Amino acid sequence: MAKDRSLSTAIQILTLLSKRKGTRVTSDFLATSLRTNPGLVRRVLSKLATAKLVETTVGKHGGSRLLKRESQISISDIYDVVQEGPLFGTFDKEPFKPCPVSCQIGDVLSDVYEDLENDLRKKMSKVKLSVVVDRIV
Amino acid sequence: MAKDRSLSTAIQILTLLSKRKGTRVTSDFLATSLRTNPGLVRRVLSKLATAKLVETTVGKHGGSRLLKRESQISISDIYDVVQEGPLFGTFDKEPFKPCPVSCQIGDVLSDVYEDLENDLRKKMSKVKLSVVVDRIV
DNA sequence: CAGTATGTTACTATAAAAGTAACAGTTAAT
DNA sequence: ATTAACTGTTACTTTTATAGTAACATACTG
Repeated sequence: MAKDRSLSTAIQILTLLSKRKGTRVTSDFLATSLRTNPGLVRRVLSKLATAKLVETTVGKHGGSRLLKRESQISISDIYDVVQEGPLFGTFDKEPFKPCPVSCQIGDVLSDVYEDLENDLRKKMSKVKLSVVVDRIV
Repeated sequence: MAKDRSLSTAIQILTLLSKRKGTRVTSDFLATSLRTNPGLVRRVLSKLATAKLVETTVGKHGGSRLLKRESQISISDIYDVVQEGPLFGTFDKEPFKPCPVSCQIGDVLSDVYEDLENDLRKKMSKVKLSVVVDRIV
């Protein structure tokens, strides 16, 4: 399936903020570590800020910092920030009317996927950012 | 994240085969229900055949049929067929050497994701194709 | 007011998935 | 044998999502 990296990007940003606690970290600094550009980083940061995971100040000596302790941030919190829509796609086309399977499977799959995703979130909520941070020296 | 539909496609194919048990189902028929084309369907079918979930015969009156009972096929079996690579992407770029986080996070995330994915598979293995089939009249 | 940083938007590039077409090979039936 | 009906596979195009980039108005510091 897709090779989406937004979750990894968000986790790395938060990890970096954790490792530089006490300072304001610029999007430039983060982008260098991520080997990407500041604009992309800022887009992720602004979502993380909306979710109250980080705080960003603008202007000279501006930058971002963590708002919560690492043990209080779970992967599921981060996932919520970056994930839009369901993990597994269903169909966007018109069903083929003469076929009952075509007509009904969309709803059935949505239910099945929702269950799976709820379970995944539950598991994610048990994995804290501290697990990641602590494994990096 | 990604709006990959291959899992849904495979499930719908198997559901259709289930509903037409006793007959050989053509890729044309399946493609019509899926509102796609036979070539795409055959590509999925050939993977399903490799996994021994279906059997396909070639030539006139050819087509595919289910090889197992619906209660013996789990979503995880189907997922294995269509999924290549990990669910959550990590980084493919060279780490930024001066940064410990950049250097180490790849391995850490792989571990975390592997755990999550194992859990997801475990849950998937409990959901059988019969659940889907039985909900369609 | 000069300098440095963000927020946001608009745009381009890249990569993955889906869609399409074509055709050799296989089988069934006449 | 010949024709018709299928599959398997490959090569190609289109579409869409994500990532990458650039630019600039705005905000804050000293």
